[in-house]
Amino acid sequence: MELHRAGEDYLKAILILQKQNHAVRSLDVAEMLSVTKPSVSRAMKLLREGGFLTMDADKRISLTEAGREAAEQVFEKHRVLTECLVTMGVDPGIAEKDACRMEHLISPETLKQMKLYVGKEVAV
Amino acid sequence: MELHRAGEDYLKAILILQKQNHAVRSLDVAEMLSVTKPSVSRAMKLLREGGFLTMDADKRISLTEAGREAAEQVFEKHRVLTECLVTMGVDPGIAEKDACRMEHLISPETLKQMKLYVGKEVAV
DNA sequence: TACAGGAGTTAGAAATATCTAACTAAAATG
DNA sequence: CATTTTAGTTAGATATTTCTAACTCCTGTA
Repeated sequence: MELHRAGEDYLKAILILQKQNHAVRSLDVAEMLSVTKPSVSRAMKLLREGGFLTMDADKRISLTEAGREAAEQVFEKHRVLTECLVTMGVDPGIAEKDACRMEHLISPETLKQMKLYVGKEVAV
Repeated sequence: MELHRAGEDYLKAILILQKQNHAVRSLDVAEMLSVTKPSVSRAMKLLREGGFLTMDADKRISLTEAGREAAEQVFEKHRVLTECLVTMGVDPGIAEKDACRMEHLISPETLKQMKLYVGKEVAV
């Protein structure tokens, strides 16, 4: 199964909610991403079928190993890209939003160089 | 009319072909973007209806003022983003490809800071 | 216990972007 | 002049993602 932009967004949202010690429900995801319940329901079905998450009898969502890895990768890209933009002088709020949209499109090579850049904390 | 990702890509391709002194045809655009003729045909129809370009009796494509401006803006984002990535140490070929995908999502504020960054030619 | 509200799902529609197949029209070739 | 090639279009299908409306099911509470 291929993960598309939306799939990655859903996984990232679930990961963040998990980190906040929430028992993650579909509705939490819907609120975080500002989408409707049916959108989440459909996405959860696809991600479940793709082996990225499971839902227990109470509809609590858990990431599988594959799901967690995919989510962590997107999250990492998001983190690095945001930091990169902030280091360049972009307003943190704007950097965050831009990162959210661009994070899905960064190649591994570019991510690597961005890490070096923010790691060195170059004064701009 | 709103310009979406695809629309911007088509306009940028037309601008680049124009700069190369080609009389731009749909087929040239199709080859440059690796899409089929019907895809271009449909896109040209939409961009024509949106007032971004015109086609003469010979099917030669010309950008209108609005079309040229939109295309230049995308092109500018592409140029700055590519240079930005290269400055960070990303391989130029990879930077080019990443820029092609990310260019549509950059906010004006981020573009401004990227310009400052590449303008200063910071040694990384 | 009956009814209200919350959470989730299903069904159906819409928007965007792409494809293949089949067609038209014009130009080049022999 | 007939045939082939080239360029463009139309029609219909597919994929992704989203929405609204309507439904089920469960849980409190009065």
